Amino acid sequence: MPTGPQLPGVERSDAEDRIVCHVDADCFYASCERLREPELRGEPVVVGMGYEPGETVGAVATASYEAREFGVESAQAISTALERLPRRATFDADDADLERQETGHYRPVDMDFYESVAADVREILHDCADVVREVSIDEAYLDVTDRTAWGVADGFARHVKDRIRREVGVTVSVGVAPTMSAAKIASDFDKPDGLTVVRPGEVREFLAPLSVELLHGVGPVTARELREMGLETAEDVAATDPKPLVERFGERGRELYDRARGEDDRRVEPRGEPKSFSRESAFAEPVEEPEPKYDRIETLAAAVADRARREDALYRTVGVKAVTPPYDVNTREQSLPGPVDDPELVDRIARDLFAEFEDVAVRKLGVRVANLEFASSDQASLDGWETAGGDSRSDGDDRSGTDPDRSTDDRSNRANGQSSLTDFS
DNA sequence: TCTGGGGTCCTAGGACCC
DNA sequence: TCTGGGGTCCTAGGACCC
Repeated sequence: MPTGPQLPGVERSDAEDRIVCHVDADCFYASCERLREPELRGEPVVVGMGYEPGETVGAVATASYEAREFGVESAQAISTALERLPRRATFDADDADLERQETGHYRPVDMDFYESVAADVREILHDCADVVREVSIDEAYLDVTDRTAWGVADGFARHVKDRIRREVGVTVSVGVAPTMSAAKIASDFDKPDGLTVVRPGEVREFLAPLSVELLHGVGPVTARELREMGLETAEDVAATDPKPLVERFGERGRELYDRARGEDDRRVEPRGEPKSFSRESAFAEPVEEPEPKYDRIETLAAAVADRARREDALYRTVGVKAVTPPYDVNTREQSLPGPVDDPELVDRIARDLFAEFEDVAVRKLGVRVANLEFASSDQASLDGWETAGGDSRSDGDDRSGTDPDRSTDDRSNRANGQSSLTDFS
């Protein structure tokens, strides 16, 4: 979009119209399964997490629209899904057609495959926009201000959709709007295979009739509280006095109010580095004995440390999570004086932090590292040094995981050396 | 809803520093 | 000896998202 003359050094104003595109794949995991098993097209498909073929444990990651007709929903226990939509018996020649229509196909999550499909979609998105923010494996924001204009925005969005369908074989829903939050809601408006354009000046009107939980950031808890305040729709929020909202919800309240009015200054920006890595896993039923719990902690700690190493991340904080019945989430964490890459230490600290739960019933465990530092990616010159530091850590570390407070250990020295080197260059 | 896994951001209190 | 105000870091929990 051409801009008028500008004072030197003055940025374009935040209020200036952007054209934001939100692309959201339709029941992505199920679509991926259909890519390699075309027989699943048009059939109810349920993709289960923590699910093994033939079993009843796990939860629904994605249900195809056909499966949703039977009341199968995301996050549902597989056992519940199976009650509403029984598993299709394989190769049973006597299956009557009527029965077949009331059964569905269950598949376990296969992230590696979905990742590969997502990579193909991503490539197209980056081809269609200058700035792309990937939100998750199946969702992204595009800033397409310099690629299209409002008059032809729906043609542009159609083009993006067509390319993804033709070249990858999955369908996406697209929302186009002047703000990220409105684009997000727009992509959801006409799912699946949707295309919704909300033009500048139409945003508030578009949002007005929507119920509050459709606003991004409003979950069950906030929705209930808003209802108690007499606010049912986006327009109710937009038209209310913001003061009580801010008093009750703090910064989020302000944001909610702004977004409901169609105001959202955020620019589409690529995602930065991750902030944490975690692994967690649930037991089939609550466990009281210490042994199996420590075994699980060990496995999770190793997996997290391995992930961090593969991603070239150092971490300064190690944490555990213990979910106790009925569903109480307890977290404990401990920060180190400096960033490390040390699987042994992760294990030791995780065990230590977990100790207070060793005798209570636990249904789920998690291990996490945070305060990440990515050193190698853009500082090639530090690589060798960095690696040497990491190795020496794993070897000669005689330091107890419970005593991280010594301020002059080599870990913090390393961190300091790192920052001074960075400053120097 | 009787509950899977991987994330992000915000809040609030306490410690500690200046 | 008592006291102010600002800032940062750490930890625990909660809400939310996909």
